[in-house]
Amino acid sequence: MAAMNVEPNTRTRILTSARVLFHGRSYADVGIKEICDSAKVQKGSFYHFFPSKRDLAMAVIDDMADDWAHGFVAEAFDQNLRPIERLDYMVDAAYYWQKAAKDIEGRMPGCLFGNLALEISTRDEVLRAKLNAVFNKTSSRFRETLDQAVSLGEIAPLDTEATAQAMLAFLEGVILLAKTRNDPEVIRILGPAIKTLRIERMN
Amino acid sequence: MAAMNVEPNTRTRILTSARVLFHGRSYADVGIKEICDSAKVQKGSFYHFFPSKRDLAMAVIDDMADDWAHGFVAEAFDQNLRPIERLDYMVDAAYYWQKAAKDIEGRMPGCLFGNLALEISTRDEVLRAKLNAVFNKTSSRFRETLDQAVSLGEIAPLDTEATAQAMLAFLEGVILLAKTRNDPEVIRILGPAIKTLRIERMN
DNA sequence: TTGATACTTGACCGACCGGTCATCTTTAAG
DNA sequence: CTTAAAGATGACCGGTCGGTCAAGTATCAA
Repeated sequence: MAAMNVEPNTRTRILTSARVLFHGRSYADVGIKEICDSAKVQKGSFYHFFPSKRDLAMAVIDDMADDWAHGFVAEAFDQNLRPIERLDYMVDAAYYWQKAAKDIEGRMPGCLFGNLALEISTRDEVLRAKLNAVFNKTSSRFRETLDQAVSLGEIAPLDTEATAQAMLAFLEGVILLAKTRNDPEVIRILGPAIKTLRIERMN
Repeated sequence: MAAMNVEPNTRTRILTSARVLFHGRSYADVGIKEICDSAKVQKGSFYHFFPSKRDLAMAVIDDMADDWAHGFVAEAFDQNLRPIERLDYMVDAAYYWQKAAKDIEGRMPGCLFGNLALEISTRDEVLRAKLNAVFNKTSSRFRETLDQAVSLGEIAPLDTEATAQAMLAFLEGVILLAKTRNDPEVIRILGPAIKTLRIERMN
């Protein structure tokens, strides 16, 4: 209670504002001026913490990747859940998150990483690689889950690595489609099909 | 032969240039100046044909949607192919297209519709709806295919509408992932899993 | 030949973009 | 109390953005 309502430091405020704005619109569409206004920071102060907009983008990705990894990805891949249940949990989490965002903002923001990937990965190798690393990390959680499911005999053996990637791709695709429809329900309806995805091992 | 090398008219040149540039980078990142230079057109001439950049975007979407529908979507969903084969054909077509683009440009452009959807669908309702319509049309081709597959007894009955949407989502997701990795092979490896997607009918 | 219309030209506009900088205030170590 | 560094301020910069416009030229029907 004592530490409530403490204004976060300047750097954090910039980071948070940028994240929200980038997520809600796009990288190119949000200017530094707008980020500064939103974060109640002066422009010169912004450049005291970030050398450029591009560096800000990198920091935003790192920041979000952290929250993501320690947030609902960690929850969804809870080791206490049965492997298959974790997949459902992941879809549910995505659904509720997007639904909450839409209820507040009126529009489905989609996945920040997916958004940025399609927008800037053709223009900036470094950012592309960073986004790619986030995806790799996420798909490795899917892979662990599948490995365990196979070990426990819950599913027939398969190419867990490829299937994990396919599942991540499916999740991103579903979110993309839902965003285009501006309807989170798409995630709830299509999402569960993630469990049917299979890529066989080839020997 | 007689009509070879005919310079297309101004409007078409603008449209083509814009399409290529938007596809290769992004909507926001490509300026009208650059489009005009690429199309060998003066700026004032541009605004003779298109009231605004936004209207150009609409025209580009329509234009591409046409080519798309009459191009490889029409081919892939060739009625002479067995339904299941059409799914493979679609994946193959996506793979070869992206691979060709990467070999030429060095980078995977991904799907223009998916790119635009994530970039601008939160900002422009009309464009969002247009993109959504393209997706709907495409998923209905998937649906026809699934309906036929069920009729022919090639696959067990399922919710063809939902599964069709899931397949489109998967395709978009796979292309997104491949673009982020900048590696078309992702499409070839993960793509075939599209055939394993299933959403059961609920009665 | 005339006149209207389609199209082209390139200079021009204000607004905004990412980024800089000299100057000031705050903080904290010694 | 001194001093140096960290942080905050806001005016300022060149460049580019989407878009405008007055003045042309090409086309074609009557």
